[in-house]
Formats: sequence, C-alpha cells, structure tokens
Amino acid sequence: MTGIRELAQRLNLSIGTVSRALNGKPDVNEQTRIRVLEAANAMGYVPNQAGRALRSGATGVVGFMMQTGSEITGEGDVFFMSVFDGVQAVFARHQLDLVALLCSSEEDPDAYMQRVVARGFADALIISATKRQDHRIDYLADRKIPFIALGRSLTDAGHPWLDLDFEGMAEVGVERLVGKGHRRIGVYAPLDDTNLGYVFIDAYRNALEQRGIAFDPDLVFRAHPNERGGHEIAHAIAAMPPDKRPTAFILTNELMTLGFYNGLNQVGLPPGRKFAVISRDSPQTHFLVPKLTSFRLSLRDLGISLAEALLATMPAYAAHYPLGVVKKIVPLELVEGDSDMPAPR
Amino acid sequence: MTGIRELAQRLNLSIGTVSRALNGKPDVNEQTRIRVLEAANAMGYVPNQAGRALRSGATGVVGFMMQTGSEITGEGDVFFMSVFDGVQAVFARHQLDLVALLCSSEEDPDAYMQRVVARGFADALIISATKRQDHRIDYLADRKIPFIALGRSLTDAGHPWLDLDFEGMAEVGVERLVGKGHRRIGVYAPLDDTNLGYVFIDAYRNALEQRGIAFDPDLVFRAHPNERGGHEIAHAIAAMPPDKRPTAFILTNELMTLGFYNGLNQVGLPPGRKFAVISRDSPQTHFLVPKLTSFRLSLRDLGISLAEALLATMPAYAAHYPLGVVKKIVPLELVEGDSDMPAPR
DNA sequence: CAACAATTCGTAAACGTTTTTGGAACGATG
DNA sequence: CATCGTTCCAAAAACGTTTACGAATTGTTG
Repeated sequence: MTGIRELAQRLNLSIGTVSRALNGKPDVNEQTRIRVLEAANAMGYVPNQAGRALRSGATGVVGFMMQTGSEITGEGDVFFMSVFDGVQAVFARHQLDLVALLCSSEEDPDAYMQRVVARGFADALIISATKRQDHRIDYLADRKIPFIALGRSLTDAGHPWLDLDFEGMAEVGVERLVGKGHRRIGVYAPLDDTNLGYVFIDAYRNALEQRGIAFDPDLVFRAHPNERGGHEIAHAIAAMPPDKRPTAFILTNELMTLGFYNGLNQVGLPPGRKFAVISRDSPQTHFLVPKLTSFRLSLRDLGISLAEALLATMPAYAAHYPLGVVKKIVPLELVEGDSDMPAPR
Repeated sequence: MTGIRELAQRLNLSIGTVSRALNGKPDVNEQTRIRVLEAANAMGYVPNQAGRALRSGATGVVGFMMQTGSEITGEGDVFFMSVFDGVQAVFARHQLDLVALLCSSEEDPDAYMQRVVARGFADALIISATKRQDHRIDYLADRKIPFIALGRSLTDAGHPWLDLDFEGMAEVGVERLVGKGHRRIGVYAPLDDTNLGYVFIDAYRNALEQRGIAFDPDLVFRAHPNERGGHEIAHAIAAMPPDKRPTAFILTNELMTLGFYNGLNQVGLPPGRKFAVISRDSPQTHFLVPKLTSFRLSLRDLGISLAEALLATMPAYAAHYPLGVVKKIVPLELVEGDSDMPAPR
C-alpha cells in the first residue's frame, strides 16, 4: 500500500508535484523529476488503478471481447475457453468477472505480474503452466494476494492448486500398454521446466520400473505442446533405428495428438495399426480414426472446481465455500478406443 | 454518465441509501429497496468501477494470467494470441494494457458488452467475429466508446475496421483452381451470420461467374470453424455422389485445415492427389503433407495495424497516429504448395 | 407516559489519484 | 524601485462510490 502520499512525504514534496513529475507534466523542475522518478522506482511505487481511473476518467486498459466455452465457434483456445466457462459459472453467482490478463511476449512475465498486482487490477489471480520452481507463487503468497495455481509446483506456499492426474495417466497408460505387450513406451515432455513434465516423467518411470522395465531416456521426447510438436515427435520416432523405436506412446496434451496422428501416418507407422497411441481427450480429437484411446475430463468442471477453490481462500467469499486450502489432483477417465493395439511380436 | 447521484435525486433519496439498497445492506426498507432497484434498472444504472474499487478496495475482477504470442507454448489460441501480441507491441508504447474480456456462454453477449461499457472497464474495445448486422457497432458508436472491429459488417457507423481479404482469397483461389481445370470448387461458410461468410461467398460466386461457371449452392459447406468442422466437411463431400462432388476446396480458416486433411485421407480423397485444397496458413499447418497451398499473413502485423487504427480514433492518442478512420482490407500472400493439383480429366 | 430498542435514512468522511488554482521566489524589464 | 513574466511548487477540489455515524421516526416495554 505504498501510495503517492508516502512517496511525497519521503521526498518532502506535495503529492501534486509528485503526480505531475510522474506523469511528465511540464511544470516541474527536471531535477526534482529525476528525484521523484528514482524514489518511485526505488520503493516500487505504482499508481493505484482505481484512484487514477476515478480522477482521470481513463483506465489505461483496452478490452478485447471474446466468448468463452465456445468450442463451436473456433474462437479461442479450446482448453482454456472451456475452463474459463466453468470458472465464470461460479463467478456469476457473486457478480465476479473473469478477464484474461495478457502478458506480451516482449514483457517479462514476472514484471507483468508485479504490475498487475501493484496496480490493483484484480482481486485475485489464477496462474497456470506452473514451473517446477515458480517464483510467482512466492510473490503472490508474500503479498497475500488470493490466487490459485492450475498445476503443481515444488514451490509450496501453502497455497491452493488444482492439477490433472498426470501420475494416473502415466500409471494407467503404462499398465494398459504393458498389458498389451509393449515394452518400449515413448512419452512426451515439455521443453521448459513446466512442472507437469517432471511429475509425469517421474510417474512414468515409476510405473515402468514397478513392472520390471528399465527407464530409457531416449524414449522421452521433448517438443512444444501443440500440433507441430506432435508431428515432430512422430518424425523423430521414425528417424530412430527400428529396434530402438518405441512401439507405443503416451501423450498428455490434446493438441499434440492431431499432429502426432498426422505424422505417424506420414512415416508409415499408422496409429492403432503399427503404433499404439494414448492421449488426452478433446472435442477436436473425436474424429480421429482409429478412435483414440484417451483420458477424458470435463474442462468445464475443472473450471468450476478452480473457481470454488479460489473463492474458498478469499475472505469475502470463503463462507460459501468451506473447503479450506484446496490441493487437489483431478482424476481423468480412460476412454477405450482403437489407437492402442497390442505390440507386434 | 448516469451516476448514483442522479439516481438518488430522482428518487428523493440520499446517495448513501441508494448505495445500501443496491448492495443489499440490511438497514434499508424493503419498499424503498424495490423502488431503487426498479429505478436503477429503468435508467440502466451500473455503478462506476473506479469509484467502487477506490472506496471498497475490491475490483470484482479475477485475472487469469496468460502469455500472448506464445504459439510455441500451446497456451491459448494461435490466431488470437498472435494478434494480441501485435496489439500489445503498440500499446506498450503508451502504457496501455490489453485484456481479454471473457463473456460467459451463459451470459448474453450484448448484455455483457453493456455491462463492460457501463462499468467503465476499459477505455476502448476491440470486437471480432462481426455479424452481417452487428448491433454491437451501433451500441458502441452511439455511446462514443472508441472501438475497432476485426471484421467487416453491413452495419456502418463510420467506425474503423480491419478485415482479411476474403475477396482476394476467393478470387485468387478460384483463378488458380480454375486454371488447373477445376470446375466444381467447394467452399466453407460459417453456420451463423458472421459476415465473413457472406463476403467470401459473394466473392466466390462472382469469381466463378466471371469465368462462366455457374454457382452451385450445394458446393457451399457449412460447419463450425474448427478442426472438427473441417473433418465433417470432408465426410460430407465423400457422401455426395461422385459426379456431384467438388474436386477442389477453398478454406479460409486455418484450424479447419487439419481436420479437413485428416478427413480427406480417411475417405480416400487424399489432398493434393485426388482432391485439391487451398486454405489459410498457420504455424500449425506447416507440417501438412503434401505442403498446403495457402494464404499467408502476419497475424502479429495484423495486431499492430489493429492497435494503430484503434488509437487513431482515440483523442488522447490520435496525434501519434494520423490515420483517420481506418477501414482496411488486409491482403494475404499466396504460398504455393502441392495440395492443389490439377483436376482429374 | 417515560424510556428504551429497532428500523430507516441522511450526513459526511474516506478511498488515491489528477488537475486546477494560486502563490512564492526569482530574474528581467521599464 | 515597481512591474511583469517565468518557473516551480503547495493547497485544495474533484472524480463516484461505500460506509461509519448519528438522527429521526416508529414500535415496544415497564
């Protein structure tokens, strides 16, 4: 709560002068302007959004209007738009609004988050794609900003989080594929240090070793989590010597599946016939042939849980959601398809 | 600018009482509460966001943090996230922030827009997926809210807009396919009254007739603009009697392409071999085999143009962007691939 | 009927900032 | 020396709302 008042006091200036200095108004000595700017920078002062908006009538924000839950319109990311829709279903009960705070690729995400917090943009935040060590968590927890993470992290601030059951996907996937005779099972891992990679790979390794199969790092394929990434993995597999190749693959990302199917067909390893595939379910994978064996969950329900868990940690709403600090792994349901045929003998 | 003051005056009440009535505080007569609620409703009063936030310390907003321009992370819609990144590149020069205002599928989009405008969420708005008749345009223009539309509309309020060159895609696509001997060229159209459908179909029809080919409504395929939609069209084509089928197809949506390729392969009409395809370019179509003949444009540049055109209509920024009211069709570049082979004889 | 509680409402302060107004200090000009 | 113009800054008003407080009215109790 370091306001302009405090800043002015420390500089022995009036708040008016400080404001004008900050806003580049002409009638302020260049000397003092520099003093003000430095002090503001030093104590991390960021003008309060509400005060500024109220007085000046401008918010400094431009909104791009989108519709959530619109998997049929092709507008927006299917995964997030579905989650958003669930979140909003809960928020609507409390006249809360959800907005997507868009961090430019040119701005440092941490700096962006600090700005968002300092400006008082929102009452609470939802973060996703948590890293193994995630300073966003510490930052928000330190400042007592209510937030929830979509994704686990080693960074533990006693904060609420939800995550998909990557252990379950690894365990069930391996169990199922090993049961069908596969011994060389490839998996995907992200290129950066997103935590789900570690969680999933650990569980995968564990599931293998429990069944007496040695972990082979060459069967962990790193790529971007999108269609192109899936396609690249298929080609990477084809580039391996046949006896080194996996005979099956577990993906945890639904976007990759489309590219993966495509790539497998290209390289002569058609899914379900010469190569076994298990992946995440999504409306956009339903048309795949052969039918994808996949892990399904309701993204909308995930959004609902996310919102409720967040509200449970916000004093103003906690009474309605006596959940405590939610740390929950959301299970997925295996949907049997025809993409994971038995291993060739 | 209908404030709580005005409302109180009309009701012969103090603003304090009105505020308490509106916020469901206990110490207000149920009679008067109803009176207040009705009057507020009647004159469309919505509390000012800045005033409320300043006093109460709560914004009523929860932010979901996302990164734009991150086509590599798989987070967010590729199309919009790329556009957003361009928009922000411009906004950053003016300390403007971009947020995505997410309208729930349960809320009426028009009502949502009114709330957003009345609450004073943003200084300006960007709308997309414009309808043939789009009351959002009239609404915003009437209230003198600065905005820009991504997409044309018959509704003309002298407002700025940008749109892709659908006429060009139709014209160049038809020209190219007809030149290769195709006479039955299928096209996609949206299911709702999104304006791009009309623009594109009109141009397509025009291009055909200029070349002495009759327009056949059976060659216009309606579907959702996503992977699944593309897949469905492929199957719809296969379900037609062979002599009624198109031999080529022009898509304007990049998402559909993936499903369309997939579907064509399934139904024995492999693209580039038995069926010609031209579509929009996207990072996620680059791996398609055979290489897609496609229309390319820089989405980031589109975002930059969008932002500049918007700022040109905002008094506070117009000086930097002497563009007037921009109404611009953004051209696309044809990238030759191998997906549009000549027609079979 | 006095005294007290409950209900309902008006008054005014407060939130943090920007912006307007005016004044002090200073130098230049007549 | 008086006048004026400039430059810099302090003081205070204003933005629209919420909320603490107190006052007025009504109902209730002894």
